[in-house]
Amino acid sequence: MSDDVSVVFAALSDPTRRSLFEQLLEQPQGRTATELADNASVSRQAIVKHLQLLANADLAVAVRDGREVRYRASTDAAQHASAWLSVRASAWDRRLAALEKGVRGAQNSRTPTSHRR
Amino acid sequence: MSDDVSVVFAALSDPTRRSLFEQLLEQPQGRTATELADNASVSRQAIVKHLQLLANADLAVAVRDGREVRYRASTDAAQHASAWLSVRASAWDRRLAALEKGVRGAQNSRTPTSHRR
DNA sequence: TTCAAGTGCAATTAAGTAGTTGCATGATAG
DNA sequence: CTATCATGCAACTACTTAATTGCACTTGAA
Repeated sequence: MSDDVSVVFAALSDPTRRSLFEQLLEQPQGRTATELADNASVSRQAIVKHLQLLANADLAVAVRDGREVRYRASTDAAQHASAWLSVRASAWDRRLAALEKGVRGAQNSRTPTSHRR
Repeated sequence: MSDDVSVVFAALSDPTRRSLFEQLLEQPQGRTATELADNASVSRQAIVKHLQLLANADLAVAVRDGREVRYRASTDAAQHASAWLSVRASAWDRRLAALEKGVRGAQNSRTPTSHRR
């Protein structure tokens, strides 16, 4: 793992974590782990770990306020991951479109005349 | 896991799998597990499992051709996941913009006048 | 037909992860 | 000051996953 995109995708691959992220998105002032745990079916400690993972992926930010810690959503990482995906998807689509138009000469290394089978 | 988005994000959270996906994106005719394993540092079996995961997430499609199986990229799932992210990121941004414009009256339950600290 | 290439299956191992529980620490309202 | 509430830390369990290895099956070419 270790790189940017990995931790973001890993964070979002868990339904509990996605649910937490979505709750944070609806709450600009942020929420505490304890608050979130009240609406969840798992323990506060489980929630805390999830929130820390989200924070580690830059999908959330923890802000201490007195004796509580409020987690707020942060969307830069999400935008980044979204772009990672759409850039590649479009590149693929362009590549396919080019093939359809018959630009097969400059295609690749597998020589079309010597199919080995 | 089990739902759509989960498997896609989970598939993309692994660097090896992302690398395979990107290799498929560059190769419209697809690639076999054996070919891909030649450029990789792990065994063919490991590659096969990764490809099956990608296929399961609809990020790739396996097509049998004689005695080989070619995996081709498929971008619908990627587009879908990308949209999932950007929709939420924009919603968050709109929400913040609304707050900045001073629509705080209809904000939430925490009464601004009775901050408890 | 024979054999090598490509694939598929199964068992195993090592490491990572979600979740729990119990207790310690720190901050604030009375 | 003290009781209380929210958070933090640590140990432990159950489950999942990446990867390996060995072997069986299938297909095409000579």
